[in-house]
Amino acid sequence: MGAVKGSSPKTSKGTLGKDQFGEYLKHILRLEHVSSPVSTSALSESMKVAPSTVTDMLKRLAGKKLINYVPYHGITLTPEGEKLAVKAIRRHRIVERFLTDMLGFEWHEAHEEALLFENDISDEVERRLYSALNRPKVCPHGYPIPTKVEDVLVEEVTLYSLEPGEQAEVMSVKDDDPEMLRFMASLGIKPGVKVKVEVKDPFKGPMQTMVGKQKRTVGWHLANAVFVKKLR
Amino acid sequence: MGAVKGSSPKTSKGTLGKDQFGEYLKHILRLEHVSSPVSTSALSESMKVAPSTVTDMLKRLAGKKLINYVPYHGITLTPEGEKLAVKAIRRHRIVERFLTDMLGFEWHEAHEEALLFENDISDEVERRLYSALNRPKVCPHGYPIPTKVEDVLVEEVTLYSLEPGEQAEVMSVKDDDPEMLRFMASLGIKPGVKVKVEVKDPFKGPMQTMVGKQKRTVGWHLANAVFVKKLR
DNA sequence: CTTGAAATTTTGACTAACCCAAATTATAAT
DNA sequence: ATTATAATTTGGGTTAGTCAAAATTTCAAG
Repeated sequence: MGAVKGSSPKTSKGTLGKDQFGEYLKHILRLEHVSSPVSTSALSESMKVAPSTVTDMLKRLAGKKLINYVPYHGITLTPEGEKLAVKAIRRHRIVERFLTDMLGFEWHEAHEEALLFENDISDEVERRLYSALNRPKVCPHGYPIPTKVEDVLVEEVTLYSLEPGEQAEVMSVKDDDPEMLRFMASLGIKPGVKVKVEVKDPFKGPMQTMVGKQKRTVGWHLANAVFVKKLR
Repeated sequence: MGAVKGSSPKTSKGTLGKDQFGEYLKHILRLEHVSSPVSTSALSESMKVAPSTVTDMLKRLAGKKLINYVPYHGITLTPEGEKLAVKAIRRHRIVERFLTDMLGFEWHEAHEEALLFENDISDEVERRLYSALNRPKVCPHGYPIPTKVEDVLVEEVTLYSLEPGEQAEVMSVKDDDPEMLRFMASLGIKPGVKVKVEVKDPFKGPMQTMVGKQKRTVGWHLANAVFVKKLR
């Protein structure tokens, strides 16, 4: 019953597969933005897998020419790898947007729901999804939907960096903690909202702020998960 | 980095997993409709895998109590298995509908695109998809979107069974051959369309028919892939 | 009631993606 | 030069899927 099964296509040239490659690439791209080359331990922590697992994966990624891997000296993305990473991030954000805009999910659910099937849709579905959504510029958490590396990066001015009296617009928020997102939503913090710092306690203490027209107290952790653009 | 990885949730009680279980269950349900219990060879042919592969799978399916498996004597679905099979079919048809209605895919593409990610979406996404689609009754090929076994079955009166002079409405068409679907579309054959047989050649010869207002010649194979409801 | 073909299962492997702990080895900083 | 830390290797493990070939069972025909 031979048939057409045998050799699987897999992650062939410019395609995202069912594997974890996309996930790894996403993390590498983000980490590289912080410090390049990326260390095994950084990836291990970020991916929440053992260092030995990472080393394994690096060898496979290197085999596919997606990363430059110098044992003991960290890795960088190859142009190919970078392209795929951007593609994976783009897809994730489009799917998130689909989940919130077309299916009515809350933003704290979108991230994890997207992870479930984003790696299995075809490029064509992604394209059509994007069109059907009206070619949005950002994901529900305010991050850009990129076409190239430069688009991925975001101004990382945190709410916490503001001083009393300063005003700003929320641009994006950390998207990986559903509980925090839920809480942020309850405070009215989301992309597009205007904030103004009134009081800032020392020693990483909480801030008294205006979120829109509401008085809100915001702790250090949360204030560091909110990215803003200063106004005036 | 122990974390929460270890034991995977997998196909736990009433849930469809990433595995092939859903696919097998779908096929078993269909085959059981034809003749029950279902034989290994029938499944092997239908799934396009070797008989030994099927036997393996049957043991796993039986382990999960989804089928009643008597070695050498075929299988039947357990109530559980039947429920899951219906669920898998329902999901497939909802996703197909999503692809055609919301993303504009052609019906011949929908089937295969759906297969790519239908097993990875959560129940919640399925539910919301269904609502967003306005709770449709059938898939793009005219098959019902079921909630229970009885809904899955379809009247199997083929276009070929009609005699000259008889009129009918197309209810559904075989959904598993993209090329045939494409050709059907080119002839204007799709669910809802009215057909009338004018001439029927003997020896499995072609039929002269009216499809809507168009004169069409339809061969035996195609005429047997079109299911109709007689009119008047 | 035997026999043999057909159907089915078992056996023994294989691939591919993951993943980990423990032992070993390399690097870099003192 | 020493040593702590980081990284890799070694040696396992799992799950999911697949197959060909050998062995077994069934069933129907004689």
